[in-house]
Amino acid sequence: MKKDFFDKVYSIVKRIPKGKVTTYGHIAEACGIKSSARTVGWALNSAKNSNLPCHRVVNRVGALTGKIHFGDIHLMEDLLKSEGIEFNEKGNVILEKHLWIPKKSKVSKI
DNA sequence: CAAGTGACTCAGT
DNA sequence: CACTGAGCCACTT
Repeated sequence: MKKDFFDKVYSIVKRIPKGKVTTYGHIAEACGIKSSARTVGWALNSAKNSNLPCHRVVNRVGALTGKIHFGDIHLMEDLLKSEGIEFNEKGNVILEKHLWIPKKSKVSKI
């Protein structure tokens, strides 16, 4: 499967604890492609059909850029608020409080 | 094989 | 402070 990279993204996104968020850049870094956060976003684009909490993935400033493709624009923000995520006056997630950095745990080669 | 696209990020103007 | 251009990687056409 060439989707080995996908697997890593999925594993990481799935492990985001409730009430926490992470950024594309951190996921990318944990996947070993820190230079390409876009690829992470693209991966999620294909993963949006999965049960991944993609609403917990935001860009580096905490903006919910993914909501555009997430479907319901307000749903994403609502889900985060339901989990205890706080937003600043700009409508961005307060990464200072809720940023969760994924561990570079190696994906078990099944 | 080459060019185009993308839910990002950084640096320059 | 806002906008643009370039760089990055993987996938599609």
